[in-house]
Amino acid sequence: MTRTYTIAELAREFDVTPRTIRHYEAEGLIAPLRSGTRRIYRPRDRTRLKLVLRGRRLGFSLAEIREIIDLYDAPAGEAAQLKLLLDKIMVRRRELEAKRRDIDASLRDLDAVAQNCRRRLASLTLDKAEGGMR
Amino acid sequence: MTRTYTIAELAREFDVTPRTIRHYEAEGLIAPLRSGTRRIYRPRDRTRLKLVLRGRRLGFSLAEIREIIDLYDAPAGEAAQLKLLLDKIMVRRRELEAKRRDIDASLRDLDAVAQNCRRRLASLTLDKAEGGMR
DNA sequence: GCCGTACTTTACGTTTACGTAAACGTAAAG
DNA sequence: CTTTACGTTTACGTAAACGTAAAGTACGGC
Repeated sequence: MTRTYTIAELAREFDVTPRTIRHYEAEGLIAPLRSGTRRIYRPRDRTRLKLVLRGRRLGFSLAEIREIIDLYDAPAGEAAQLKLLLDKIMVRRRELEAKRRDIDASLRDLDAVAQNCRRRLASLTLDKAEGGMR
Repeated sequence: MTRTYTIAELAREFDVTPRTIRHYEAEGLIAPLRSGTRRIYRPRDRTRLKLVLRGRRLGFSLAEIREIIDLYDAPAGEAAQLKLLLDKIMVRRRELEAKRRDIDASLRDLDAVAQNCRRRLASLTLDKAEGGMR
């Protein structure tokens, strides 16, 4: 008797519309159970949704996201299959590392601008103090 | 006499089409000089293009990217303006840090799957060795 | 037995980020 | 002087990721 969720519950929790969740299902990203026509989401489905949203925040397309999270529960398979799977995982790893480098570069740039900003600010407030001393 | 670039040169260098670069100009992200009707890109324009493409890789919309890179060469301004600018910078910083957390979480997940994968692989090749010893 | 609420499918609309084609200008090369 | 190569504007087309509206189903409460 594991917990289940309605579509509205998940929508509220992750701040998306039910339409969005249905869309992900139509794209093959989630596959909830049905009770009649109603969708029943298990913890597993909720986890997948969370992964989809995380991928979206990182700028991946839904097609890419599907390929990525399908790596998570790929079939066991034999040695050759496992090696292929490992290869795919490593490709994705490198992608993520590249994104992290982009982020770190952006952070450095922003910090430089911020520093410049604080310098100007300091010299401004200094001028003011000097002005008051006359 | 600083170097300049044609649209095709930049397109080749960054592996995008001229159309894409013109689109960014139409969206107010780049503003090259003109020689008659021809666009002339300065190092500054090239840098902006690079920033745009980096933002795109990180999943920002062109509208967001414009707001971000506009922080880079915001007007000097007085103290109040500078503080506002610093605020905006910090907001973007936090966004980037959130993305980095998402990336790190994704990397951890992928590594876990990879480990699982290597475990299975090891036990498989082990079985094979045992089989050969009978 | 009807009401309200939540869910369903179907289908067309919208935004973003370009692609693509048409029609034209310009300048160096043969 | 006409190709050829590159550039321009204008405008419609398109794929992705949903939004939105319509019309119907299902179920607990009064």
